[in-house]
Amino acid sequence: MVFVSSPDPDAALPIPPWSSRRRRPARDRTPLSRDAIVDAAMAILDAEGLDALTMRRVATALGTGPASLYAHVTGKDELLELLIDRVAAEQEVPDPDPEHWQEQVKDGIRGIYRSFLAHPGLARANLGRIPTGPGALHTIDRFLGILRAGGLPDQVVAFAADLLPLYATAYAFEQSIFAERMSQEGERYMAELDAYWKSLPAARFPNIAALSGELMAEPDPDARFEFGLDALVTGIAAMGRR
Amino acid sequence: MVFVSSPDPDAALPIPPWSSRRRRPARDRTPLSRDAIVDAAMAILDAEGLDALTMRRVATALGTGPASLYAHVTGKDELLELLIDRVAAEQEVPDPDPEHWQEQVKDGIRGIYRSFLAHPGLARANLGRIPTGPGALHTIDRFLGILRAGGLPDQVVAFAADLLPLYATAYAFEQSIFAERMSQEGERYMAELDAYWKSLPAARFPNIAALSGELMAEPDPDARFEFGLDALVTGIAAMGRR
DNA sequence: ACCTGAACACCGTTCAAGT
DNA sequence: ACCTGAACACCGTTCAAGT
Repeated sequence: MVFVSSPDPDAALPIPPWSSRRRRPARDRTPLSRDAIVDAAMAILDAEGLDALTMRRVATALGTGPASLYAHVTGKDELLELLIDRVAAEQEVPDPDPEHWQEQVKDGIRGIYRSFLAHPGLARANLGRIPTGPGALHTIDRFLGILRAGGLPDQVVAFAADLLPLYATAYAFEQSIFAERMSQEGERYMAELDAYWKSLPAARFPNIAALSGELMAEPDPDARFEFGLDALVTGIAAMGRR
Repeated sequence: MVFVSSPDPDAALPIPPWSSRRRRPARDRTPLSRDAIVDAAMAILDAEGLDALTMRRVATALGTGPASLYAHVTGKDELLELLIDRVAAEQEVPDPDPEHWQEQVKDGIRGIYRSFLAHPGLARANLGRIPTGPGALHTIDRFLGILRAGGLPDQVVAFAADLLPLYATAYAFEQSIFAERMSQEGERYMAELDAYWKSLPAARFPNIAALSGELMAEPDPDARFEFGLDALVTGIAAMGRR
């Protein structure tokens, strides 16, 4: 073992603090790229939610400043679009089976819902966005295939293809808000909300009072989701018959 | 008529610029209050949308600094809650008529939808919020009355009371995003979107290509809203029979 | 009690300059 | 072409201080 080695004359000297030479920040060797930016952003989103996902945080995670991101991405909006498209592309939609189109439709919407739960905050980012990315378009095309196999009129298919993902997105958004509050404030939040509902004057709000048990905060959020999904698909099927 | 009046010796002198006396900002005599703040905020929201609604803008509109608002409102979140509750309170819900509960339910949801269109941006602020204000609770109670008159099981009533306003909110939100883009970018935006859909390779996206006419951007947003509402109410009625 | 100026700790984005 | 430091024009909220 060598405890003392003679100094290598070619070894780079440390930069003295009075040097005016620009210090190259040691970005752990991965060069900046769209994919690297999306990776970093997804990691922040999953770990800390949409509010923590700022251009500055992403830049810091990649070892640079926020301005550097703009060489690869036009702005935050495009970054969110890329995140959404990546998740949309992961969606698996089976080949149409005309006999079981309703169950296939439900499975597809359940898949979207679960994706949003897995990436909290993405539902909020997705609301109000018209899908244009290749991943989303592919998934939509496959989903349209299932609806068409159900023998529904084209206009019903088109409306349903908007309506069902809107439901999954909106519901997942609500759910993620609720989950966030729960994780921050714990059981106390749900208890306080329940107590509030029960404390409402029954004379002034007779129907709320009568249904307080059923209205109570989240007995099972997935049961509620299934209720809405069931109602929607049943209703859409009826529209097709009309 | 008097063109020249002798100066009033008691009249306040203008404050000279070199004075160190604090200049009282001339807030046009309406004192700060919760209501005044909500009024100012609503005016900004209606005129310029949710993004323009900042604590600083509200303060400026009232002739003060942002810090002054915090004496009357705990923060921006509470201000949004107050805006939502005011609009919710304006909702008119009729006494239940068991024979026509489905049409009454639809009218109620149409009312929410129209309110959100009238106050663009409020739909976004409403998403993910659990109503607790007196105005919202009153409207919810009335709405529950209509659903109960339909003879639905209590659990279906409770689920439906969540699901239907969620639909109105999410749809209005989408619609307001679209309207905003249209007002900014005009016809060009819709034309570009249509052109994009039509330019997609039919071999790769066969179903989108086949339905391009029906999927086209907003032939009539209200028809689409009515389709979803119809499907939902039909589905909910079916759930009640199950 | 109500209001304020000033500050704190952030944002997204731009731009001239460096390599 | 890619990256950067520094700045611009904002945010919501806090807090000591004034009246």
